[in-house]
Amino acid sequence: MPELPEVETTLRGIQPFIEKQTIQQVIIRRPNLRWPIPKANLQQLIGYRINQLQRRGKYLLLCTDLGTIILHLGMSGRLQVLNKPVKAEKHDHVDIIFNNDCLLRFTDPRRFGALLWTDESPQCHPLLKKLGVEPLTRHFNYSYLQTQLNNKKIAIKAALMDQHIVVGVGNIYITEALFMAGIHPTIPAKNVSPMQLKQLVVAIKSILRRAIKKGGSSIKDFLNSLGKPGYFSQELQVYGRADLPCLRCQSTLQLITIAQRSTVYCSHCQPTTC
DNA sequence: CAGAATACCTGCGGGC
DNA sequence: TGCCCGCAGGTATTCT
Repeated sequence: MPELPEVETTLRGIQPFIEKQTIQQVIIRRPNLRWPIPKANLQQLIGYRINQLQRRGKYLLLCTDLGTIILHLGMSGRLQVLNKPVKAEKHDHVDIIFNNDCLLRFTDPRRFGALLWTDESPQCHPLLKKLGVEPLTRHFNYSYLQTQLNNKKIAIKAALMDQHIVVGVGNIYITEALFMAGIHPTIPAKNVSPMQLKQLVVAIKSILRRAIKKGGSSIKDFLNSLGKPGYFSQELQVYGRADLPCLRCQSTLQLITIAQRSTVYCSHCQPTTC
């Protein structure tokens, strides 16, 4: 489900209710997500407070004096804050209950998500250590991308979805960004021209910022922490529009598969040549 | 080493 | 109505 805008929306939604709040109880109903939930570490957190919430790529970090909870929403994960007495449904795997009677609930039908623990600096955790740059910082720029891609033969779309190069960009937003930049998604990364690469950087930043402003995209079932959908899906130009006319040139949008992910593009607006 | 395929799960919509 | 198929916002691991 979530790419950077959805994770950022989630963070902003839960932050006011749980930051600085003290943990009263942790309920783990289903510990087998992508990796087992470290139950013992979480139980030790009772009486400790969440000092700070952070995002790194698609990961959310809940920082305490004992260590850090590392959360990933996978494909179908969702976090919401509820008021305390509330019954749990089938896929409500974890509740963290706070002294202010707020309850942070982690729901994830497909269980591709993860809830992990580290008592060291989270940036040193194996999953975070090798992550690429944040797309909304100055570190994500043309020269960085050029260096990363200059001998990559894989499709530009696959390269930009590689979290070791740039974080937070998933199938929806890379599809949109490539359309905006006029780049055919199958072009080998090393063959994308400097001008196109510059346009792609601009497109990615612009689309992610706009999506965050709209609260992310609700394609099927994404709801933010308040249970409301994101409205950026209404502004998607190509994702989910296979076989429909291109909104720019009216050509029929094409559907292909790249790296096992469905990919929509306009063969007129996104030519294979520069 | 790079890149491609596979694996992990549940739910939903469409076709029959 | 119900069954089967394909597809879904991700990514670590295993393969070639």
